[in-house]
Amino acid sequence: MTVSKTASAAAAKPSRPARKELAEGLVDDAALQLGELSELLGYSLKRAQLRVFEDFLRCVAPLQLTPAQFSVLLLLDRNPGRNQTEIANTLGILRPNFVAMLDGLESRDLCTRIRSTNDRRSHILMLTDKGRAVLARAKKLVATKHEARLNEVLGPANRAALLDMLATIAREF
Amino acid sequence: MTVSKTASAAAAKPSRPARKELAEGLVDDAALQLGELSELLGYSLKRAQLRVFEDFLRCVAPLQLTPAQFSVLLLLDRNPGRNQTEIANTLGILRPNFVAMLDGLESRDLCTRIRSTNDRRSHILMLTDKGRAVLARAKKLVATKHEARLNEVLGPANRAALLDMLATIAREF
DNA sequence: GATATTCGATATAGTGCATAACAATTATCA
DNA sequence: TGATAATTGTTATGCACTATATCGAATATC
Repeated sequence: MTVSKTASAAAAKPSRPARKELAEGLVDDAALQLGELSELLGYSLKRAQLRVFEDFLRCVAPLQLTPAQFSVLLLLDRNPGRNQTEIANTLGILRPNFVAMLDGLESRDLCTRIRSTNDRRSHILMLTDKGRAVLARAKKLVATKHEARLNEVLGPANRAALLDMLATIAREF
Repeated sequence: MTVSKTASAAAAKPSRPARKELAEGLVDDAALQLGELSELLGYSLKRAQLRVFEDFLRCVAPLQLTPAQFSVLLLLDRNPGRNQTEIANTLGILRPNFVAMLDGLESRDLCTRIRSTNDRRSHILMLTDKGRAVLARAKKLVATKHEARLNEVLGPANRAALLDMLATIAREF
């Protein structure tokens, strides 16, 4: 696997080529054989995931939200009154790593930590008005640009089937 | 998104529970609502990818190979005589980051760097005999354990369809 | 032959992920 | 009730992966 974002075979750059190939006969270059790699589910899974995240970032760039931040806002909206541990756990984020993330969102006034009166150890998380507004705009961008593009490429039926299989893997694997 | 490996809601640990819920009536806990999150392709994509990589590591653990290392060995086997830049590029690895990776593989005697006679700047990469042997064993483990498990969960037809859609995304998205 | 390009490599920074440990608070149990 | 254990948010820290700039050596281009 591996697969980073950048690093496409030829990183297009207008300059003098330092190659010869075209001069000699046998251009054994062209493109390498992926071989069994194209049958490795994990490989395609990672490449696809990187592309999708990349597109997500582009589509929602005006709001400066990462996929992770968007998922937090979504979850806070659907589950008000929860504390950090609960939100972090359902997203698969470790509590220590969730702290800095919340600091970022809170410093942008997208959400708030409120000391719980029941349990003064925990912080109840709430979206602010601005947080709700940003989330609404983000949802619209995601739906009309990001997911819409996936529908174009895959077709609605395939997209649904793909989502279902991915959920199956995440659930039963 | 987000989604790390660990951090399942309850990280099983035999100890005294510091909860009350079961005592009081309304257990409003249970499980949070994912909401639109379950319709976000990128979210399921990432969760599935993490699970698949996790399983890959388990299945191939006796050989101590990461998905990235496995992909390099596969590519070297199919494309002998290539240099570092070519291999790194087709895998989406940046050349600087590929150096340490090759150091690891070479120190384990799985592959070799050979100064090219045509172009003394570049290193031709070759699998060693041990590298070929390890790759063969890894392929077997991946096929009989890793991919076999995916076939069980998804079914062969779905697995093929999934692979096709992921490739489509990686290609046309 | 002078200049630009490529190759492998180093240094470095940013991000994500993971674990240990701590103070404050709460739950449990004797 | 008091002692002990557990939980919450937090900090510190380390590891892995990713990304960019830069370098010397070698090669290509003009």
